[in-house]
Amino acid sequence: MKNITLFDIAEALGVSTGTVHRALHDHPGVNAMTKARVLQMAKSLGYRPNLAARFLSTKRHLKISVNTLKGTTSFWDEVRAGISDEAASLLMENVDLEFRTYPQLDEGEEESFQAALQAKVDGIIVFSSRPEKLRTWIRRASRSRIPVMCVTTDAPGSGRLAVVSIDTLASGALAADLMGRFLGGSGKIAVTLSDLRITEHSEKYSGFEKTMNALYPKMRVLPPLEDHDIEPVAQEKCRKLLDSHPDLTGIYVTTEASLPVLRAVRDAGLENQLTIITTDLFSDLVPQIRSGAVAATIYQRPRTQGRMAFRVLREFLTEGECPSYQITLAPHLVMRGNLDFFLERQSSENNGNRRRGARVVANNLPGGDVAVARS
Amino acid sequence: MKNITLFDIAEALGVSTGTVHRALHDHPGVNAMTKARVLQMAKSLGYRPNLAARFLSTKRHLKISVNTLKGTTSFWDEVRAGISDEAASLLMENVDLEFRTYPQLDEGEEESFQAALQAKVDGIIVFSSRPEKLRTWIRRASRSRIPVMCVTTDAPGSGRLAVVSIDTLASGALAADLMGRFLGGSGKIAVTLSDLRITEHSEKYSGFEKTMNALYPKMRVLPPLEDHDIEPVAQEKCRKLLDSHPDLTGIYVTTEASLPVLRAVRDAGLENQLTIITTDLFSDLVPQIRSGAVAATIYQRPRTQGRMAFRVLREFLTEGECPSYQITLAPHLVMRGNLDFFLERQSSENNGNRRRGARVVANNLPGGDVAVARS
DNA sequence: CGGTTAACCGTTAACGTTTACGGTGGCGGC
DNA sequence: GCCGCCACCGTAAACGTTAACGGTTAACCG
Repeated sequence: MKNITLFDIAEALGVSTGTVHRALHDHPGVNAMTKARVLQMAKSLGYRPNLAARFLSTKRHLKISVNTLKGTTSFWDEVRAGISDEAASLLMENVDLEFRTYPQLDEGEEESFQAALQAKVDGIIVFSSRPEKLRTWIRRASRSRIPVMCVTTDAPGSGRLAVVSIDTLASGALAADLMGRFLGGSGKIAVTLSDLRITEHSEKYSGFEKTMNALYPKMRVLPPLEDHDIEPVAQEKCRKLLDSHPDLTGIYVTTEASLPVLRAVRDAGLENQLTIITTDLFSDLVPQIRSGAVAATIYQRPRTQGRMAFRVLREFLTEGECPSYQITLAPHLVMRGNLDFFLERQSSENNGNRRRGARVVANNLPGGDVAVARS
Repeated sequence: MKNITLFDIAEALGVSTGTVHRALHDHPGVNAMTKARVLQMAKSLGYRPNLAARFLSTKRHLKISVNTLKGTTSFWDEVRAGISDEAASLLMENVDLEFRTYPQLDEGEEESFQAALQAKVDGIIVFSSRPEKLRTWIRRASRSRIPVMCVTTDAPGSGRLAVVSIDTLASGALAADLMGRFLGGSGKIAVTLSDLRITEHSEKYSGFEKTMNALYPKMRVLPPLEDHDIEPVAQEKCRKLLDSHPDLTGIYVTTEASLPVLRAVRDAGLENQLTIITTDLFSDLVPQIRSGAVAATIYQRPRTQGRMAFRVLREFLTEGECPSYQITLAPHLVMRGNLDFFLERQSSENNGNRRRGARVVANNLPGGDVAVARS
């Protein structure tokens, strides 16, 4: 019927609410015997804390650092927007978001992480482009009991709290199945990625290859092309690929570096012969999809990734539990047919009212550009 | 710096918190002049109510009725699970969920709605298979200021609060684009649906047809087949279709009634000649996808639909605002390649711990089977 | 002019949890 | 016997909002 309170437990045992509270929270100054009785009674009465009272009593201020790439494309802007959204939709907690961005992969990543640690944040959401470099930093953070949440790419073996990413195996598999259907079950396919050492990329490739072999045995998947996130490298490698494989029928671009590939294809005059599946959705890709040069693109839902990352981190910080250490999302498929709906959705979400008036303050702090948002 | 409270406003104006409260909430008994000053001051100070204090003070008990089809397939089970999930993840509100289910389309729908009204619920989440019948009921509810939330299908012109559904135009368009690519841009396609009068179905058809005409002008889309949700009708109509159109190359099933279609196709021995795109994902469909009989299925994310429906309804009930009156979701595409990932996701979510120990009580009340869940 | 009423506003006690502070005893040491 | 100390526990004041209740005016009526 009514909810059990601390007072109910206290009354049932003839002690005070203070003692019950200390017992339930492992605070010192309570007899082991008493504590056991409290815990027992709490369980048997089915006590569940009233979070409203808790939040009212302890008006805590969470400070969370968000370390991501500067918005070269819209991807990281979307991730940050998702984080802001979720923070703003929080009913009662006061969270301060500190956005630290670094301009390039491999540039300022460690510095901004260090800056976050120095700022004594309560948690960090980070994109680690080079997990092996950030690993020691993440480890250091978790030793200081600062949870670190990875987005988009994992940092395995670093002690991070959890990772939010797209289901990469499913992405690769979906791309493979689509490619197989599009091409009628035969052909030669190339896959480009940034670096095989990045788990997500190698998983996309292996998902693609395995699915292709299993479902379309007549098709052939070439070894992956590594572009190391350098545009000229991507374009040049792709040019050579097209030269040496004139019978190529499809390309799967697992990263957002699809433009150099498309340029190389156009330079070779193969726009209409190749079936290309890309990744992500950004403005320069839109005309390519509309023209049919890109058959489909796999949308990695950056906004949802951001939302999820923040949600899980907050949940951990306020309740001490983490639902899962690897949260994977199903990707969306964007083609000419439904492209407009995604564009519309993006723009409407961007124009959507920042609810509950999250105030935003811009700042400069050591360790890259920082913007602070209070919600 | 610190957050503005009622007291701050009161102090700044030399009035009491009670007056400020009454002014901010349009309660009677406050001078128009005073009220204006309070509102002005609240705005200029940037007052935002402390929801923790509000929830603590008014320990309201929301009672929400969820009126859906009995779980013939997993779809409605998933919708309900999504609602339960979202209710359980609520931080501080107490909500009672009353699940009313009716066995068949068009059977017990009105009765269970009536029962919900009699139970004096605070809100209703409903699937209206026949909007024209429920319309008067929904209208009656909203006159009593009981918000009604539609899931999956809309009840236009009924005064319902909002609707959560898949973006049907995008679904149809995606199906069309896929079909066009799968078939190399030529062929004759049939579309089955339940009833053209249902907005969602006619939208899927028109999205499909428009996209097909725009992107694949050489393809032809036949007029839609209405099966009225009756399996034998669907199978028979499909049989006749296959008879009269031996050159058919693809079928798009916009509803979950894909099994009769598949049976008709199998009976006609056309399993390997036809490209079939279906809707939803349920256990009997799995082998069909795995065998390749179904090229792809458009997953309507019932769990997310449930989550969204509950979330919006709760937000309206506690804050009086509704973000949008039509919430549409992007569908997921499931093919052989990524099928396993969706199945795994479903089962892992079902085994997921119901958090915060939502207690569940089963009951029987007039108006269909009822299960009550407290969270 | 006493009394009634309505309009307006202040006061105060909840709501359940947290936390600082004060108060027991009981023990040992000077 | 006084003092301090320790382990343990009770007390009460926050936190910000809500809502019931009382109190103050001024107008109005008989």
